[in-house]
Amino acid sequence: MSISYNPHISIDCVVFGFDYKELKVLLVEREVWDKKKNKLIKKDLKLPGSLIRKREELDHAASRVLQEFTGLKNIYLKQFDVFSNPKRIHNAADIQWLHEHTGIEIEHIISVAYYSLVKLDEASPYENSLKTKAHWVNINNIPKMIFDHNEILDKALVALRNELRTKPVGFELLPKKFTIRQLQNLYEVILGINLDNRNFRKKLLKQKYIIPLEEKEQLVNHKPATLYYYDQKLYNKINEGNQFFSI
Amino acid sequence: MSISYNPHISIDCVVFGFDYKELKVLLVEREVWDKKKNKLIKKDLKLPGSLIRKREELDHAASRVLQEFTGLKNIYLKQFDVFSNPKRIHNAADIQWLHEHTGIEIEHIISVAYYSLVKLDEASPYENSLKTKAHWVNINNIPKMIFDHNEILDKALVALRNELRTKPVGFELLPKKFTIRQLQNLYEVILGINLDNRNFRKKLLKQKYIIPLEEKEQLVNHKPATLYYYDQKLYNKINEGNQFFSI
DNA sequence: CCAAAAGTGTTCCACTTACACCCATGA
DNA sequence: TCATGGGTGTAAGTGGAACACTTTTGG
Repeated sequence: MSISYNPHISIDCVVFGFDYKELKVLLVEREVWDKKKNKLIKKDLKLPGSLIRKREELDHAASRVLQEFTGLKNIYLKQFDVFSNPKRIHNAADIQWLHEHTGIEIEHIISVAYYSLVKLDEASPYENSLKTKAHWVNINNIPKMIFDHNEILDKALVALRNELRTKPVGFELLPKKFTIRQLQNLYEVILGINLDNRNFRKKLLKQKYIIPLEEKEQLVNHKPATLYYYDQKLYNKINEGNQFFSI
Repeated sequence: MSISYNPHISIDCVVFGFDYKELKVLLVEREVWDKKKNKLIKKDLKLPGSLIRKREELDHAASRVLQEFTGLKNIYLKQFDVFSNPKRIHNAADIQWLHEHTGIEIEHIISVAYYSLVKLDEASPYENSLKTKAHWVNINNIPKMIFDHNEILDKALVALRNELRTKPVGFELLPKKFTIRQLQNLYEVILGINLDNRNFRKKLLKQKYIIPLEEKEQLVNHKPATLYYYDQKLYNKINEGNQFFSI
C-alpha cells in the first residue's frame, strides 16, 4: 500500500449538504484501537480525506475521496486553502494512528483543502454503504475533530459564504427542481442573515436562467410553490465574464 | 543541502510591481550549463520560487523566497492556487536542471503559488544585489517561461484582478503617499478598463480612510496633485466584516 | 373555516453613469 | 502664454431596502 501514496501531501474535503433547513457537513469516524488488547480505545470524527497517490493530481485525489465517501461523481469541488503548519498533526496518538492506518512514516503532511457541494437527496442513498461510517452533522453542532480539521471547516465555511455571495453555487446544494423559498432558506442559513422575501423573489426572478416549470410542489398542506430550475448553460452564455447577482 | 528540503513541494511567487504606468512582474534568470564543456547552453526566465524546507510552513517559504529575491520583508503575500499536474515538469532538460540545481531527485513537485504586491520604489534598490539576476518585466511582454510558469502567472493576474475589485490591495503597489490619479491608473492598468475620472475621485474621496495630506506632488510641469495616504487601521475599523467599495 | 406558506407592488433613497470646463503650475 | 494634467457638479437612471396584505391549498 505505502508505495502508491505520497506521504507528504493529503487532501481534505469539507462536504456540504443542505436539507432545506440546515447546512450539514459530512464527517467520518476514526476508530483508535489498542492492538494488543484488540479493544476500541476511542472513536472520533474527522473530515473525509486521504493522502494523495504518487503522481496524482490534487483535483483527482479530491474526486476520488468524494467518490469513496459518497459514491458521487462529477460533483462541485473547490480548492480553497492549504494547511501546512508543521504542528498541525502533533498529537503522538494521532501520528501513531496515521502510521498504522497508512503504513507510512509521517513527518510533515501538507493538506490541500477542498469544499464540495452535494445534493443531499442524491448523496443520502450512499451514506449507509460505507466501510467507514459517515454522518451528516449540522454545522452548528460540530464536535472537536482530530488534527486541525475544525480550523479547516471554519475556513471552508468562510470561503463558501464568499463564493455564495458572488457566484451561482447555491444550486449545487438543491435538487434540480426547487422552490424560490428553498433557495432563500439556503442563502439565509449559509450566510446567517435574514432576507426580505419580496426583494429576494424579485431579484431571483429577474435572472433569466432561473426558469419556472409547469410543475408545483407536492404533498404540502398549504398553497404549493412553483418549481424552478437553474439553467447553467444559459447562465454561462448570459454572464460571459460578468458578475452573478450578489446577495 | 538536500537533507533540508522537502522534494515534493515548492512555492512559486508572482511578484507584481507598478511603476505608475505599467504593471510589472519580477522574473529571474535560469542558466543551463553544459558542465563538461563549462559552457552556457541557454538562459531563460522563471518565476522566483523554491522547494520548501523540511517542516517549513508555506507562508514562511514564500516570505523567504521573497526576501531572497527582493530583500523585502513583511510584504503583501497571497496564496491563490496550487499546481499539481504530474506533467507540469516534463521536459528532460528541466528535470536534469532541477536535479543539478537542488541536488534532489525529483519525481512530482506540487507547487503552491502566491502572488505578492510590492512598492517598486522600495524594491528596486535590491534588484542589483542579487546573485540570481532578476528583472521587472512588463505584464504585456512576458516571454515563454519554464515549466508551467506562464499558466501560474496568468492565474495570478486573474486572482489579483478579483481581489483588486473587492479589497483595498491597490495601495500595496503604491508608495505611502500617492495621488488619486496614480491610483486610478493602477486600477485601469490592472483591470484593463477605462474609468471616468470624476466618478473615480468621488468614490475614492468618499472613503474616509483615504486621507489627504498638506503635501503636493513635486517636480511636475503642471498643477501639482494632492498626495493622499491609505489608513489601513481606519479601514479595518470602519469595515469590520464589511465590503470594500467595488470598482 | 382555519392554518400555513405562496405570491405580489410601491415608494424612497443611495449609488452609478454620463458628460465638459476652468484652474494651477512649470517651462 | 502655452501645454499639461488637476480638479470640479449636475441630472437621469438604476438598483436596493423597507414594508403588509391577499391567495391558494390541505386538513
